[in-house]
Parts: sequence; structure tokens; C-alpha cells
Amino acid sequence: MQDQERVAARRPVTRQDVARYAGVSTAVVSYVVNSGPRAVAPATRAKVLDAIRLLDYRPNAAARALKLGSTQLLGLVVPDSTNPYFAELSHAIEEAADAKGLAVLQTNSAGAALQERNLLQKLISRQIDGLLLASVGAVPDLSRVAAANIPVVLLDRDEGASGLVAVGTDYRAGSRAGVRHLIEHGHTDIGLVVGRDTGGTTAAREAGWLEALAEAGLAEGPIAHVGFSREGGYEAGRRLLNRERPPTAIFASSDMQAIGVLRAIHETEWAVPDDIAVISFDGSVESEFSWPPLTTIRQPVHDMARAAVDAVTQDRAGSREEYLSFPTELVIRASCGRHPIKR
Amino acid sequence: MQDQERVAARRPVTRQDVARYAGVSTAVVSYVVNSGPRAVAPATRAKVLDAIRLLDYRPNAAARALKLGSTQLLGLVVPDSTNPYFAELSHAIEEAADAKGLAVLQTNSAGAALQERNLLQKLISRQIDGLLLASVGAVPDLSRVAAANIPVVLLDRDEGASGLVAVGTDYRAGSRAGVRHLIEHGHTDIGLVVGRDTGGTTAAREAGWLEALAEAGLAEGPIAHVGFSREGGYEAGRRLLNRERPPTAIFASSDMQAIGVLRAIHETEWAVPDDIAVISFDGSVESEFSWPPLTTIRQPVHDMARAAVDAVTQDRAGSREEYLSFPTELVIRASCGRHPIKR
DNA sequence: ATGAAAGCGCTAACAT
DNA sequence: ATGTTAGCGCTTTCAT
Repeated sequence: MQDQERVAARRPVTRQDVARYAGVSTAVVSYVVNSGPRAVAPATRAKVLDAIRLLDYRPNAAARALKLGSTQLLGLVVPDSTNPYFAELSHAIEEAADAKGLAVLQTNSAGAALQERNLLQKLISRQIDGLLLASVGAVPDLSRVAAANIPVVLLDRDEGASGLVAVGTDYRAGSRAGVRHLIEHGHTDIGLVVGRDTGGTTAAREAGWLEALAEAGLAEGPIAHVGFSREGGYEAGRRLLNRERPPTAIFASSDMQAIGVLRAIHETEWAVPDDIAVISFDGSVESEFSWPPLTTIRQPVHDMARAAVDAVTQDRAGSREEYLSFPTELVIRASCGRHPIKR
Repeated sequence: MQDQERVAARRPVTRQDVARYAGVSTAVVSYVVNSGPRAVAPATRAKVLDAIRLLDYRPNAAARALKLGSTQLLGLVVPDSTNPYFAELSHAIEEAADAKGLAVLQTNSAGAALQERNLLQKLISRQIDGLLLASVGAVPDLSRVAAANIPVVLLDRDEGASGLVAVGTDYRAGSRAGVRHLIEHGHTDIGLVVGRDTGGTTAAREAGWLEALAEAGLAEGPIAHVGFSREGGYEAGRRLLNRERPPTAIFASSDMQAIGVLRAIHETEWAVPDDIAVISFDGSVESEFSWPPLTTIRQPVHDMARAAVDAVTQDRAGSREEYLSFPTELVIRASCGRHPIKR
């Protein structure tokens, strides 16, 4: 008898229930819910809407997905969502997707190709309608995705890939503009901190640095190849500072690396920008609140996210090749200094 | 004739196809795929497995979800996934979920109650199997979720909530330990930077600070109530430093706020920790690479994530009340100084 | 050990 | 304008 208090496990409300309650057929409920494809008389429509409200009916997405063959789900794979750049990109993607009624399954590859492949498998079997991939390698294995006919958009790329849409910023031009700014400050010895991998955006960032130097007739500065992380930047900073004649300015090709560089500089008790200037690439929030605030080449993350979501939801996606490149913006803050450094 | 090159839109491989290819019934394929509920002869099993491999068959998650009434999907709502603390928590949750074969729908409420409600609606209609919620308000509106019979676990809480499982750390004890550490360094004038909201974890963090002071017989230091952001911390820092007699140490109740405080201090050209010591709460990576590196009270994010995922996937979830509290760890770095400050 | 078939909730073509 | 109904791919009961 005491067990009578047990809460009845409510069976979820279905379209059947709504139809019955409103005294119409299930088809009509469908027409109302989806605003089509058939018209419904205003009076009937009102009845159905009432029933929906009263019963607190919510369409079953799984059933809908099964019927339509579309889940309204996007898959997103990034190396590390904890990295502010990817965190901001992911956030922007989520917003852009949400605006289109799409939800996103966010996953982390930890920068490992194997893990990335596993994730793709899982996402495919979840019937995602599109895949946004910031891949570890230059040539991700997309055979399974292609076989499943899922549109793909590559993120964080410096060029298109065979038959795919890719989005990125103009890393080369951005880097060049940043380094040129350093040169305008009078610097002639500008070091580079950049990723360890060859190709990809790393090469483009490096190329921009080189171009700016060449343009100004300056000699190539010292380079430190390290991981795209704070730790990597720290290591790079130490290496550059320990040279016989350290550069007077450093271009770090990502915010994370710049943060690490700053730490290395602070540890040697040099002043930024008076003893050494620093400039970074990405423009994530963290660059604004470092000490000193970093001059940075900002990527238009929101524009890129929107473009990526747009592209992946277009019919033509997956069957076209296109590279969507976005311009960067030089955000000038304190780390690059006001005056040329004399040493 | 040219159009013949057109790629045939492959119909996805279904369980039917596999059954036909392997010369068995669809039921047997099911038994093999799910390792149950019926046994299958080893030879048959092998045939089916071969067919699966050959046809590159992947079960349709939507169909499975419809049939089973379970999507293997978790919903996650945080105020801002761009905040390193939530980024790390989300990342850890994703890992914990993935280990259980669950995927997670990550969403951002932007700290707005209305947006939060909308997200919950959307997540519910996607038939999530469980909800992880770091809510904006002290008492989230969970009526819809409850009606849908979806287990909920509250994140980032300092206490249980009626009928719900909640996870959090011991904010009060952690804060107290941190402030006590400052006191051991000889500080007697310790300011507090804390959230603007009353109640919730804010109150607990404040209580810990107060307790440590009381314990040591010290007077209550100055308080700045600001948002849980870098900007908020900056504002708080300025306010505290502009006092007639600034505190010699500041306890910032989150890493983000501490980062802002550091900026304010640097701008006044005071030295940390020599002129003023700082200590923070959370222990996200960013605290490690600030300058100087922040002494911080670290939350065991991974443990919390695992516990949250475990709890939300338990049958009993949603019908029990429990508060899972995790201990913090004091991570000592440079920002709290070695010696008492004399001013 | 295996197979046949009902049915999960929804959409839309086809009827009326 | 509205109703009837087949079928999306899967699981599992019930039969064999």
C-alpha cells in the first residue's frame, strides 16, 4: 500500500496523444509542428497548438531523424578544446549552429591521429549531418566520412584540400603584417617561435615572417620550432634568450606560445617591451590579459565559424572544393612597444 | 552521357544488407552487434562479422535510439565554455562520457536564465539520456526536465538541491586553506575579490576567507564584489589598490578574477608578491602561466567530471538527493611570496 | 541456434 | 482541409 506513492513513470507524450486530444489526425499535428507541407485551417491549427501546450508535447528527435535521415547534428573535432583559440572557435561554431537549429557534438582528438579516426567513426554512426574538422595531420583520413556521404569542412587550414571545403585565415599575410609592425618599431633582429610540424598553417606563418624580413632587407632571425602550447612557447623563449645575442623582438605564431615566451622573458627579468618586444598570432582573450597585453594578429573567429557552419549545411558541400580565407586584424597593445629598442 | 560520371548516392548500409549478405536473419545480426541478448553460433558470428567488415556497416544510432528510447547522449550546459575553468571541466566530462560510449551535446547559456531555459528545452527534445547543468541561478527551472524523466546532475554547486544530485568542491575549506596560507606568510590585511551574486559558491568562498581571518583573530579585509571574469577582476583590483591603505594580499575567488587583479597591480607598477601577494581559486592552466604564476586552490576537475557522469548515468539519478563534494588542493607558486610583506 | 514480425514516433504520399 | 497508412532501421518477443 505504501508503494502507491511511487511516481508513475510518465510515458512521454507523442504525436498520437496530441492528435487524440485535439481531435485531429496525426498528419495534421505534423503539418502544424512543421508548418507544412500541407496547409491547416487556422481553427484546427489553434486546437493543435493548444493541445501541444497543454500536454507539453515535444517532438521526438530520434524518430524524426530516423524518418528524415537527418539528425540536425553537427560533429566537431578539435585537437584540444581547452586551448583558448579552439575554445573560442568551438563556442562560435556552437552559436552559429544553434542559430540554424543544429546542435553540435564536440570532441577532442588530443592531437592524435588514431583518436581522431576513432572519433570520426563514432560521429558517423551517430548520423551527423555534417562534420567540422580541425585535423591533426595535413591529410586526414576521410574515406569513411566520404563513404557515409557526410559533408565535411576543414577548419584551421591554410589551403583547400582535394574535393573539400576548408576555412582559415590568411596566415601568411597576417604574419607579414605583424612582423612588419615590429620592423616599423625599428627592430632588425626578430626571432620566430613556430610549430614543429612542417606544412599546414605553420609553414604559412613562417613564410609571412620571412617575407616581411626580406621585404625590409633584413637578415633571417633565429627560429625556435616547438609545440603549439604554453610549455612550447616557454621552451622556445628560453632558447631564444639564451643565445649569445638574443633578438630584440619575437614573433610567436600563436597566443599560447607567446604566453610561454612571456614567462621565459619575465624569468630572465627582462622588460617587455623595453628590452624585448613580443607579438603573437590568434587574438584569443588570453592575449589581452597577459602582462603586458599582447599585440596580436587576430583571427576573425566568429566569421570563420559562421562560414564553416554555412558551408557544411549546404547541399553542395562534400562535392566541391573551395578555400574560404579570412583576413586577420592587427590588434596593437603594449607588448610591441612604442619605440625602437637600443641595445 | 557526360552525366554518367555522377557519383551514385550510396544508400547507407543497413542491418538488412548485412543479414542478406551473411545469409542470416536481421535478428542474428542484432545479436552479434550487441553481443546479446541471444547467443549466436561461432561460425554464424564469424560470417556476420565478415559481412559487417566488408560492407563497412555502422548501426544507425537514430533507429537504435528510437527503438530503445535511449540516445546515449548527454546534455551539458555551462555559462561559458570559453572560461578556462569550464573549458577544462567540459573537456573532462567529454572524456568521461566517451569512456562510457556516450557523446555530449555541449551548450552555453551565456549566464542568462532565459537562454538556459531554451537550451534545456532543446536538449530535452533531443532525448538526451542525462543532463549536466552548471546553472546560472541558484534554483534552475527543472520542471520540464523532470517531466521528461531525465536524470540531472548539477555542477559547480556548494550544496545539494531538492531531489537532485549535485557535485562541487569544498569551496569554504579550500578558501580557508588558501587564506590561511597567506596568513602564515605574515599577512594581516587580506582583501577579497568575489562574485557579485549572493548565495551559491560565492558565499562559500567568502565564508572560507572570513573563517580564516577570524581564526587568526584578524580584522575583516576589504571586499570587492565583481563578475567572475578577467574584466571583473581588473575592476576589483583597481578598487582595492585605490584604497587609502591597500591590503597586502588579495584572495581572488577565481582564476579569471585573479588574472584581472594581476593586470591592475602591474598597471600600478607594484610588484607581486613583494608589494602585494595574490592567491586564486580554481587552478586552471591559465593560472600557471600568468606572471607571476598564481598560487591557487585547485579543484579536482577530472574527478568531479567522472563523478558527475557516473551519477547521471545511474538508474537512481533523478530520484535521489545527494551532494558530492571534492577536496581542493593548495598549489603553491610564486604569487603568494616567500616572506611577509612590510609596508 | 535462428527466424518472423511487431512496433518505437515520425513524415509525407496518397486518399478522401 | 484533413485522414490513412507505409515505412525509416533497429531490438526483441515469440515461434520454430
